[in-house]
Amino acid sequence: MAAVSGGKTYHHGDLRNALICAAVDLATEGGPERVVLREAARRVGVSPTAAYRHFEGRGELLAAVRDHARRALADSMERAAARTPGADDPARAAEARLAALCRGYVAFAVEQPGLYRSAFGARGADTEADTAGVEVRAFTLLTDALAAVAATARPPRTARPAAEAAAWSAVHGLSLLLLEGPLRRLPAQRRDDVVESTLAMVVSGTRAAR
Amino acid sequence: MAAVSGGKTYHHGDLRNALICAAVDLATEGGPERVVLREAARRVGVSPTAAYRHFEGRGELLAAVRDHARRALADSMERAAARTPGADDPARAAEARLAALCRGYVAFAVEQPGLYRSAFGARGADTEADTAGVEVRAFTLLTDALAAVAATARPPRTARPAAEAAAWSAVHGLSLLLLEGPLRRLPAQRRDDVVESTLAMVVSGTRAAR
DNA sequence: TGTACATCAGTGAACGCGCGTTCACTGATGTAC
DNA sequence: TGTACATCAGTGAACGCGCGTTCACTGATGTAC
Repeated sequence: MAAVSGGKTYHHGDLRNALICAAVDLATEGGPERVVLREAARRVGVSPTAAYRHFEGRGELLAAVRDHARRALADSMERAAARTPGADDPARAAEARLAALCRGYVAFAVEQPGLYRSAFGARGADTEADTAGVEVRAFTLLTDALAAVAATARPPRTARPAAEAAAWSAVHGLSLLLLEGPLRRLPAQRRDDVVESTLAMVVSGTRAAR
Repeated sequence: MAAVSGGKTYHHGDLRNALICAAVDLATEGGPERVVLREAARRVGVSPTAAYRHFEGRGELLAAVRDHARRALADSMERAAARTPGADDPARAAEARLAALCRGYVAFAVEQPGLYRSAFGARGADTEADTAGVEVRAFTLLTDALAAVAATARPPRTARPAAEAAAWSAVHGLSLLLLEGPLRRLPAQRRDDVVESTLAMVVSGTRAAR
């Protein structure tokens, strides 16, 4: 992981960040269950006890990893959208952006499975700030894109209520089925079919009137 | 768990099944990670070693739980479909059945979260028979229902390729977001909106031509 | 029907493992005078 | 500029825990004669 590790001003310098980076590496390698406080300390070259100067315990370290993963997921979506060429027709452009965001979502899951799983499945480690926290960015991106598709439709409509949750469900489920579910062993060609088919469902499900 | 525990013909009688039942209980309580060989043996009242007469190890026990969970999932879907009243119009009937199957899927996930998670996330415990195994029933149900919707559409069409994977993705993702994702704390009313919205996306995404 | 024996399904103690966390501590850094 | 002291960030050993798995064993069941 390309860490933003500050200068070594104090004993270690920036142990908190160093531990988070190590933990993110662990999550990248094997998902949230591989995030182990002792191992993170080991990798940084520090005793396990030292971590307790910076975190209340394993849960807090895991939460930091989760936030990082959620940010990375949203970044992947935005990158995918930025790569997509615009269109003159605003309706087409809106649909293209929605599809691109979804592709970025699935791509992140497939390329960074461990990190992706760490973004959500952290059972029990949630704080109260969870619902309003970092996570929302991926969701906000989808919501806005869906609203844009609805607004540019002819005739323009408001988006179906909870349509963003439906879209999110589709990409989330697709990601997990590809990652660790029964679609895991799909050959690349079929995999692309499945991805495109799901995106088509999301877009046309949005386009269609209720 | 309502176990099919045979007569006590031998020492224990049917230790293998008893252990599976205990393991299924554990999974029901806390998901696959709570399936612990020692604890299953403890609940049956038997030494941990005894389990090795019937299973190669923890992995095999977990696989048995997974198969059970997959069967229960498909049962839930079929029950939901059976409860749904038929319709005269075959197109409507096909759509109603598809929606009912999806509802049964999500209902199982919400009512039996631990078991539901055990049906899929069993990383590493997969055998070669995985792709062709028990799991397929839930998938087959969806596939057939989707084909029926496509066939009864006017004009009749063939289903979009990989449409069944898209539909599966939607209900799977929805289930997980409701279960352990950011939609976990949704109030019941909003939750129903989300479910219905997702089902509408699945159905209309199927109905719409490519 | 009775007895010797093979087999099979259990037991109980122990193994090594790695975990999260706590304890009393020490050595480096910064600060007041 | 020098010294005493508070603070802060680290150490190292140890805790209890529960896990999966293996070992040599024992007692119950079924079978051959």
